[in-house]
Amino acid sequence: MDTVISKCAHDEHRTIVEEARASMTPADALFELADFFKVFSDSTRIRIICVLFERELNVCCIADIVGMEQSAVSHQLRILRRENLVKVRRDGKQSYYSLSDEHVKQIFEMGLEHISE
Amino acid sequence: MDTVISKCAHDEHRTIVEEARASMTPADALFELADFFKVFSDSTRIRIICVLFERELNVCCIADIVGMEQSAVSHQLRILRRENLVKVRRDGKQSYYSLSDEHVKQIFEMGLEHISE
DNA sequence: ATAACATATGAATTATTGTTCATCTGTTCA
DNA sequence: TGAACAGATGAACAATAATTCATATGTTAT
Repeated sequence: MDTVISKCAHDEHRTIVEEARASMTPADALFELADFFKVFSDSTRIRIICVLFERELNVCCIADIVGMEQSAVSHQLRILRRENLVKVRRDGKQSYYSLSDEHVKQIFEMGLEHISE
Repeated sequence: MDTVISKCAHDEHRTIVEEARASMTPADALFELADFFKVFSDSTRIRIICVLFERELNVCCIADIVGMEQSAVSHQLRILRRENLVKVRRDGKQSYYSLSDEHVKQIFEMGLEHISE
């Protein structure tokens, strides 16, 4: 009658699984969360973010600083834009990027703190 | 004589690039940081972490809760172990996993905060 | 010792993501 | 207007990461 949840033998298993599922953060929030952290998981993007802490910069400068091609940087900036981590300001031919959020710095620094533990 | 840094036209460019490079967090720290965030960037791992906030769990339970195969979960747990985010306790046939760090919860929650802005 | 179980792991496969290349859009300046 | 530049973007390709499958290791119970 009961639907089999698992082949796992011990009695508590079913209860544990059901309780855990019930009290868990909704799955869709967790998928979204993973996507958010994904933004910080690439070294090109992290370096772009890092360099934008100091000041706003145009694409050409960013590319130079991180040592990547303009195109690669543009693609990564698009991702940062999509996640609302940076904002753009057009000035003539140039696009100036800056961070759109203080949050970002907090998360960045908390990460740094962890890796230096 | 001067090494060409970029094809970018405007005068400030060179100075900006040099200054930014000089004041930047060392590249190797940033690569490490990206690797750290990479751990949180996968939805299976995020869900494992999330479920471990409540209590320690064995592999079989975790697999059931997140709805993935035992093998896939084991592989992901290995990554979490490698990054010192979880610790294992063997008890007979079972391995019980738990979070090894309060930091993790902070980072997790800061992420949640951001996505609900 | 052997069978049954829980977990771990290497290798193959699949899926996802990043970079490059070519090209397009938009802006400035001659 | 057209040449030169800054940046954006689609498509192809390359690199990385996740999952599956088969199997190994270690533990318990008979």
